[in-house]
Amino acid sequence: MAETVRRSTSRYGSRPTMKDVAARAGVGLKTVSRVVNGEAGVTQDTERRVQEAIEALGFRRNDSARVLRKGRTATVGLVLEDLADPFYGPLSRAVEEVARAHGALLINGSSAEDPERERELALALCARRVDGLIVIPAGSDHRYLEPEIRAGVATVFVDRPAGRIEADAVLTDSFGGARQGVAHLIAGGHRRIGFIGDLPRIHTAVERLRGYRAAMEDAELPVADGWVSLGPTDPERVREAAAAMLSGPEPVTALFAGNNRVTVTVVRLLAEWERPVALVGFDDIELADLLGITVVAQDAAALGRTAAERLFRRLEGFDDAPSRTELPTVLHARGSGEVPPAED
Amino acid sequence: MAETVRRSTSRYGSRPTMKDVAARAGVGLKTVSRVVNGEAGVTQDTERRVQEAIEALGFRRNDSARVLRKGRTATVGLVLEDLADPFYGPLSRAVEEVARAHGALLINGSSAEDPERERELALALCARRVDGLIVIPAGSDHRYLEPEIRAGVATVFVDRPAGRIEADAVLTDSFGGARQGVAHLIAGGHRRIGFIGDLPRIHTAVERLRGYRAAMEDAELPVADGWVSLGPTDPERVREAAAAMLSGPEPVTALFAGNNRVTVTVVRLLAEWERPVALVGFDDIELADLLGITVVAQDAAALGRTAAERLFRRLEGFDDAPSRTELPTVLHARGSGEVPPAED
DNA sequence: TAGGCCCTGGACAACGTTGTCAGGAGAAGC
DNA sequence: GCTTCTCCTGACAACGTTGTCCAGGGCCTA
Repeated sequence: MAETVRRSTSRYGSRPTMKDVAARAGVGLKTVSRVVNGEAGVTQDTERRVQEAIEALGFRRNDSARVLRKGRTATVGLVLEDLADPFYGPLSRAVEEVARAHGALLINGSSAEDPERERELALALCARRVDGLIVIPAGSDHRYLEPEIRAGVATVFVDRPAGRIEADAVLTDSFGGARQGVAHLIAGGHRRIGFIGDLPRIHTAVERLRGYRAAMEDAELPVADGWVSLGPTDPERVREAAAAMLSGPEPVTALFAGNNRVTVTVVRLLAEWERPVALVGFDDIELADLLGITVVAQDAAALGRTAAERLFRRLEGFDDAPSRTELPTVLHARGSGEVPPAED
Repeated sequence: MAETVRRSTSRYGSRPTMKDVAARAGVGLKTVSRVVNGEAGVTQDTERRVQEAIEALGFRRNDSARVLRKGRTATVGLVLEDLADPFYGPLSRAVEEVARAHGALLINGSSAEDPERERELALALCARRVDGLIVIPAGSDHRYLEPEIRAGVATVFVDRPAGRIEADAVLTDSFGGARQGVAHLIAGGHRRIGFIGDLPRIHTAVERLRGYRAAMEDAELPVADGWVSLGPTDPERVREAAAAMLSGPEPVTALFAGNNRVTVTVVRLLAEWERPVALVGFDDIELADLLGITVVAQDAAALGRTAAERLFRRLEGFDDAPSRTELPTVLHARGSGEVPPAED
């Protein structure tokens, strides 16, 4: 009475293999493999029998075994900061589309701006043998990736360059963009301009600050100590920083916001502020046109697309020296950046 | 002279294995495995020697082989519509966090609202032997997943229920939310209200329309044919639909927008419209508070979190009948929904 | 001192697939 | 009719890891 449950007939948690399909179709294992992979050299009749067995058993090829054998996973990894940030969604999507065009899947993970977590994630992806890796760095030392790169994992850094290793990087021209945005405010008559940016360990924050200083210097304007603030971009800190700049002994008449999160917080603050204050933000924001927010826009999707294309060129064997690409920014004047300086 | 290049010393594209590490450390293969996995039964001295060999060779465990042997991948898949849509970023991130807490990685893919692509993606993830699958359906027939589910792939549907199969679903109360939003407009004195929603094959679109009709019926208000529009949510179509409702023979005095994309387009249109029109949208939008847009908000992160938690409970062996969870919505009155009806 | 136990380490098979190679059947050419 | 060639098919090993099982040595106990 007791029925022996063979692996291939167990109802749950086990799957038919090519061997099972072969047995059912009455053919050899390799023939099934050929059918599954569309290889030539199988008669129509045999192929039909195999297909029927596949259907009947609900067979699906085990890609882990395939990867083990072939060495390539057709998968790329993307380590970014936070997928919930509207800047990264389009970037990730653009990478995915390029990957898809090359028949690859994308695994992405959020580092939450934590260097240790970035490292864990990147190495976990390497352990899964992704063919390539796109990283938006949280940390500033990427030597931990050296063995992986040597072992053949193509790696491209996006938005911020790699730290302490040579590698491809696709960046936005943060320096030029910030300089342009601040120059726009200066052209509007402002002479006291504040800068609120991200943590100083973040490359783009430093570059944008450099752009700000360059624009001020170009116009021979002094920069008071209190006009510059680099730090975490949580609303509380940004609010405080902005409020301080707006109410100090030398209150600024305009603000330059270093990224989209800062811009949003400043917009909220300025909505309650009695005195009109000009604002230019780095990064575009949805509905910014309706709110009349002037921004220096970068193209997140182009960033992702460019990086992914470079990655796949590497995977196709292109073996040049690591390069750095900088994408331009575009200034959208929508009102907030054209507010004239308030009279003292 | 000719030097034989052994696999393990080839400079590029090949990687050391446990065997190489074992040889270098002068121990057995299994001992390396023990060290790598932190298993007990290795003396401190041996462990140190192995660790040194691992460092020196830059060894990293090949997870494909591991998966092949163990059967579990510690990976879950998420099929969503479009990662660039601000609704899905937070959802995906929430799933990722739950996965991370369970030691799993997340692979996500965008279906671009194409049923065929949803199917391809979901099956590709199954071929990679994800432990579980979270799907935001684009199509309405998910029988193709039956063999996978039978084979043990835990599957949870989010935002929209599965079609033609029994499976867990975590949804937003679209019906209730829309009813509440439309009732809010009615309470404000509106009697002619338009509804603009997504494609009729999308479950949430239909549910929200049902909610709209229920609210109108509750108030014993008629619904004219021209007041309802279901279709693609590209700006052109939505603009046309809204303009038609606003200028027909019985022009509406208020609009209910079926999702965030529709809301944004309608807000843009109303900004240029001479007559004041009330608007309530389904889904919250960044900066909607500043623009004074009244919305029925759903919590995308909660949706993702709830679905992921259910998925992992299943993976831990919880084996109940498929369940359906509906999360509540919240009405945020911010101005646009409180515009009184224009006099005729 | 003998016997038994525990601790450490290694040999071996298995996971499911694909590449290599060889064999067999049938067709074509002499 | 026999050889040669082509086409189809299947046996087998290998990919890198982990689970099972066994051996050897050291230590404790009687």
